[in-house]
Amino acid sequence: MNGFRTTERRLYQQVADQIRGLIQAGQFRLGQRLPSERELALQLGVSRPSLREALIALEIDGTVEIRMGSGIYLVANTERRAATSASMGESPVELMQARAAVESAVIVLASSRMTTECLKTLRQILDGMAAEIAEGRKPVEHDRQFHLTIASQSGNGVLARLVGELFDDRHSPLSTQLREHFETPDTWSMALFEHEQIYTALEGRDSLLAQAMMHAHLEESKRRWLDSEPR
Amino acid sequence: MNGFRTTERRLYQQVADQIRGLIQAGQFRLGQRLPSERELALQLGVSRPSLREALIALEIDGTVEIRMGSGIYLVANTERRAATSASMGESPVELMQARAAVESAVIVLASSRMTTECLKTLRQILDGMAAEIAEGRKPVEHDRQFHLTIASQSGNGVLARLVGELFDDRHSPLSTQLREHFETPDTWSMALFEHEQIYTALEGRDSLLAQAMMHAHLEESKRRWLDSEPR
DNA sequence: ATAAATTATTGGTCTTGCCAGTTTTGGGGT
DNA sequence: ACCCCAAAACTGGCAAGACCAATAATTTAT
Repeated sequence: MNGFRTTERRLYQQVADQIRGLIQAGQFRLGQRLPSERELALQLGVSRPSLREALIALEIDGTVEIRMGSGIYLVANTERRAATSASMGESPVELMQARAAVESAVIVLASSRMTTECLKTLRQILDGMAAEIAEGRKPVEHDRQFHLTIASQSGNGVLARLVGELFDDRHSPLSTQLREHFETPDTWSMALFEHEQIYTALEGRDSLLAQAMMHAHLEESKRRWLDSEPR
Repeated sequence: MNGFRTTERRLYQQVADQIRGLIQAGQFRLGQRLPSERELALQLGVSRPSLREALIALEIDGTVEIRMGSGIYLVANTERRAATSASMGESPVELMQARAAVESAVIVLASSRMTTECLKTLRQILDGMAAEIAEGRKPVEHDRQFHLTIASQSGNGVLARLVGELFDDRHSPLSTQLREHFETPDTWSMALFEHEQIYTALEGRDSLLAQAMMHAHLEESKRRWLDSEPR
């Protein structure tokens, strides 16, 4: 007997594949919690250490997120979007504060590297946003593109990723619930106006003004969010 | 025996980093066999299951090859680090830029909410850091705790999470490789000095000075990183 | 009804034990 | 001496149980 598989592959790999299979089969919903380690081990017929090794493999390749004391969660969307889901204890207020910090820094970098092409792209996004508002729809995607386009122009991949993740964190259960209240055509118009101010600052290559406008925009968003809260 | 560990990273990650360090330090030759699982576990002061989890992480990222009944072998390395670096698109420089942006904002918040207890904790961390440097060891964990403690004091969970994620930088295993170059007792001493400056600013509730010191610290770290790069 | 204390649940780690391959070793045989 | 082969001494693979720490759920007190 040579060294080839007598025992098939290692157990943790088989278990990891098995779990990937269950996920693929739609047994678990995205972002949802999986059974506990003990239960999963029992269900798959392996010991807890082996199940644990499989989970580490899944955690490394980004399939799963493990939160101590809480449980095992499917990471939202296998695409590039949303690597980490916002856990509770992170209020929308904190989120906007974080966005203000990151995006204020980002826009300074972006302002100095701004090109006419990029400005043209931003112009189109704002026009599309205005059109959607006029039709009474919610221009979430255009809003997202506006912020992401600026972030990309910063030339810093890490910061760009952060901006995207923080924006997408708005889709957490709590944020979604709150957004229903504040997302009126009126508030979107105000948001659009603030976007226009940012655009103007970028057009004039005024990095300080752009930074101030961006900060004010996210600050206002936070305020609108809070004021609409019924409590 | 062992029963303490608080808010640190998962053990298997620390152990994996430790082993990567030993490898990079030239303790083991390429293709050669490492000590057995039992011996390594004993040597690193962890249990065999934990050491095992670390080995799985190292096996997945291709650092090591495990042959059943035979031993643990270093894989023929080659320069695949550059490939992963290029594919990520997130250079260490960008990383430090992002950290500077986030942590500069964080420390302003933390400065205004700073308590004597938190200052005491920071003092202990810095003392522990100094002790480790004196012993010729690398105070990575204390470094991490210093930044994370400040981040927690900001009262913003989102920002605290970002600081932790950017420090750990799980998404780019290449950073750990590069870090080995710049982590000398000398550079650590400089880092400690800069930490002390930040601490002094926080002690005096000078948020602007603290912000400046934090930014300078991360800027210096980036510079040390770059200067040590052999390419 | 809200806040604080208690309990239950969950991941994190250690210990011990045994099994299954691999390598080394130490006797016979020639 | 040499070679061959079986047994013993490694090595990694896996399981079961126990305990701790962090979180979530529940109850109790205010």
